[in-house]
Amino acid sequence: MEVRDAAGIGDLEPWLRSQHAVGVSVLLDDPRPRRGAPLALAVAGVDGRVVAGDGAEASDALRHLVEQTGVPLVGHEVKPILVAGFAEDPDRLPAPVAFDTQIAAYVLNAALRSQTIADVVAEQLDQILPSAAELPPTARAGLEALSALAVRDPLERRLADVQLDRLLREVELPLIAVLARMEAVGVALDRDALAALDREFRSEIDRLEREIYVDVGHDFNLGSPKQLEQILFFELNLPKGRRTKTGYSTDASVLEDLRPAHPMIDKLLEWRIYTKLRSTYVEALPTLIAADGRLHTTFHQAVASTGRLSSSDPNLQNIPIRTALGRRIRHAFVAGAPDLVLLAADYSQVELRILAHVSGDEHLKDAFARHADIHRETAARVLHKPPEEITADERSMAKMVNFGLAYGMSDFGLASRANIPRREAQEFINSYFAAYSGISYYMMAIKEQAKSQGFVETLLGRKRQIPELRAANPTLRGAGERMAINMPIQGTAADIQKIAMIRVAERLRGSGLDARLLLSVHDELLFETPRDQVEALAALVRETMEGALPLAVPLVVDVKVGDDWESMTPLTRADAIAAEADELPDEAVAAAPLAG
DNA sequence: TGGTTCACG
DNA sequence: ACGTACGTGAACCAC
Repeated sequence: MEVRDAAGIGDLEPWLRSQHAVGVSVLLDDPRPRRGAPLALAVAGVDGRVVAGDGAEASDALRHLVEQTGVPLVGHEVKPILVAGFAEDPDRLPAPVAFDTQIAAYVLNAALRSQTIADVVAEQLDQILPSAAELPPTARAGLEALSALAVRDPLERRLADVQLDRLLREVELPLIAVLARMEAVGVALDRDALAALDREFRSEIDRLEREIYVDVGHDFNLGSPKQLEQILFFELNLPKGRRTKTGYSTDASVLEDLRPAHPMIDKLLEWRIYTKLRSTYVEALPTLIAADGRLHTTFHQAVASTGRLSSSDPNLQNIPIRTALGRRIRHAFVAGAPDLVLLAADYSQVELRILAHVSGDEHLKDAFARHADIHRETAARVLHKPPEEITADERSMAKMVNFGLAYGMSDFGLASRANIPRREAQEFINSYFAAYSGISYYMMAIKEQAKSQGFVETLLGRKRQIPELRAANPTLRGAGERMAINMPIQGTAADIQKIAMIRVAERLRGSGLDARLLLSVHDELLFETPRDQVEALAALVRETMEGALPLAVPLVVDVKVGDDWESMTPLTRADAIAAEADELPDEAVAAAPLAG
């Protein structure tokens, strides 16, 4: 291996141009986008030559040369190299990605969480890689670049054997550059708004703490589950609820039942909400703002066993929205300049539509074809009543069942969430399956299929092995059955979202629009766009997302626009109606006049 | 490090 | 009889 400084990079150009692909690996002192400086970057040729740049200057020079020659990249986690390029210029064409061994290994077995290059080499080549900790950065990068090149062929053969090569080539690989660009672009955050929230939350927390200590009679650590358990169940002698491995549970559903029993419970619940929001968001997010004034998440493409993306450092897929207090945090996510706005496009009921498609259930398909209020429609069909006679409670129950379906819901689960007797929950579920026999049949069939072949798959063929289905332990086996029900639905939704992201990014490039894709939150895409281009962007995004994968039911996308991520207003009348049905509390929807 | 809790879809 | 709705990530406490 050759180690070079910045001055020794330039004369590598003829060699790079002679390679039809190169293995690449970068080692960063901080893995977060726009944070880390490279310690080393290595390039391995198909001719066996390996060159490593030593330090930030040489690594950047080598990366620039690779980008300039346009040689296709092979690596184990290529995204950080693309992020570095997009950080310099988000509008540049990225280096082409020929293969990513981390993502290939994930597609082959999504049940294992993120495999290292050493794991893949051991599996594919039956060789042990030297321990990375003992090697200098240049050697480590060189070894990884070469290893990635070496495991490509065996991985490609296995992918083709199980017909996963197209999923990798047409979805996962093109997605890498889309995600890299999103990470490099980031999202703007209003620091002052968060600072004000911090002051307000802190004073509420202080007040609640003082009041709770008075109610209890002495101080203790409210955040300690152990001390809290002692106070609640042994000092105040409140009724004990569910058990955990370590003691009695004090989670919100338990505390909810204890509210009438002691005045401190209400305050404790409120204290929990404030401290959660303060420590996870209000305090943490400002410290993660980069030099460009924006937040840059990292998307993980090889973690979730269903095919979904995840997000970390910070996680921007769990920014609060469900409560008014939480939404004040979302309010701090803003468009980055006065002439820009945010545009959010989300798939309406995508998982239930996928269930309608894969099960072929005629009644569910018909309801979606008619663009009916799906929860009301469900209640009406299950209870044998006209839709306009459905009460708020009945619609709410149907809504919970519709959500629970994709999770392999039990009567117990429904009963605890709907706060009804288990027997009633069981009756509703029975009536549901009688009314939607196609769904009932599908649930049995998918479990059988999963058991016989050991895995389940999405519409694009993405697979998840489920060894739990063969467990002797009935609890574990039950968990396996629920995974078997959920993965094809959640995973197909992920497939659709990924196709949409790739096509939207592609069409934006050729559109003359200046919009940027910022975030993907499972069934939602968030963009930043010049105000005067909103209409054109909305049309492009809606059409692309709705057409991502034709199903037996229409895919419907709701579009909203606003100056921040909280104050979003529906773009059209149809978006407004859909937003109302999807988001308002059930009572409001049941009370509202029918939309047509 | 593992357990608990809770933020999101 | 048994434990019980899928998938994530982060903060905090206890060991």
